[in-house]
Amino acid sequence: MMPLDAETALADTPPGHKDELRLWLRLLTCTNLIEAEIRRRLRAEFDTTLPRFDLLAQLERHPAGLTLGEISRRMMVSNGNVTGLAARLEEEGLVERRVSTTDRRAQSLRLTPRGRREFARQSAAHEGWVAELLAGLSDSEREALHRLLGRTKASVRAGLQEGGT
Amino acid sequence: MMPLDAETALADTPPGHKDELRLWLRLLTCTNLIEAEIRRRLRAEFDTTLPRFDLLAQLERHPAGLTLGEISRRMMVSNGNVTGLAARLEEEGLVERRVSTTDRRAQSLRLTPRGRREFARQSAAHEGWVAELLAGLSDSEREALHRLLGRTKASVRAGLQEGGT
DNA sequence: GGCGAATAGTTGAAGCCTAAACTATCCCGG
DNA sequence: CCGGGATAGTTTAGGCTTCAACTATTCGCC
Repeated sequence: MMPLDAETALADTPPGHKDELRLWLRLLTCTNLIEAEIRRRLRAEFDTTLPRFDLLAQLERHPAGLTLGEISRRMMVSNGNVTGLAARLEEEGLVERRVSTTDRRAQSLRLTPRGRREFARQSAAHEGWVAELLAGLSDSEREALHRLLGRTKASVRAGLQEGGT
Repeated sequence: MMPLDAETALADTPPGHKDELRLWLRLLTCTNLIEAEIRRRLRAEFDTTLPRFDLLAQLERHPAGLTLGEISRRMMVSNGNVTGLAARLEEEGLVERRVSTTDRRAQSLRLTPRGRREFARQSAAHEGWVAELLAGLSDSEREALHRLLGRTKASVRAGLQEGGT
């Protein structure tokens, strides 16, 4: 049974900023569709989760190690979130902690050799999945989409500035 | 002892799938940026959450009521998830349950008058927020993006068919 | 030196989410 | 009519996530 999605259900909403809403719902649907599939496969094939994978990816890009705070900023999640994630990954033997010698509050995380091997496997598969899911787009479509999403990101950031600060 | 650096690791990955990955990451970033802001505002201005809002939106579109199962399909979340969400919304007095007269397993959910009023307020604000965040795009950009995301959705669904069924 | 502000990280409470096991009910074919 | 398979919903265990309150440490400054 094919599930409905938010966008399909929008068929009959009242007038207004309708186009923007429709665009947002479609954006959300696309992302959720892909993300759900990636989570499913990470779970099925590697018995892991997207947040764990993302954390490992950060460490892979910074072999010298990252502090928990740096990780939380890069992943755009809260500090407390990283605490728990790191604890689970450490218990699995994929990352190791090291208290900073110059700042006893800080500790940096690094991949263990096993973590590095494990992430390499996951990462290769992940890249293939994404390519497979986006295979229906032509090169020029992908390029155009990439550009428009860049414009969207800029628009959103501008919108955030306005209200906040 | 010399660890791989990020560049080396990138160079090792199979060719051609880089663009797809980049596109996916940008799509994810855009969605997360918007979604986080909407969650923040729903919380700050209405003391509610996105899942609650989404569930109310489903009921608003179907005044005759929806069963929990229909809601879970439309929201693309699990059954158990809706059970909890519905319980919280019922406790807040925004929705009411009614056991089906023809099928004693099923119960349908409807907005209460208060739920309808409350959702109307939230919905109007929500639509404005989305329009505001996407205001930096021109009409033609929005249209092009909408079209490309439609193509993307089709590509992803095709990719899902392949593996599963 | 020492005090107050800032920073790094942890913890706890609460909500969201899933998969899997479970209960209750319905439906259908023999 | 009745037994098995499908369906509606709940429950449970576990993970993710945030916010707010907390501890420990460092830094700036007098």
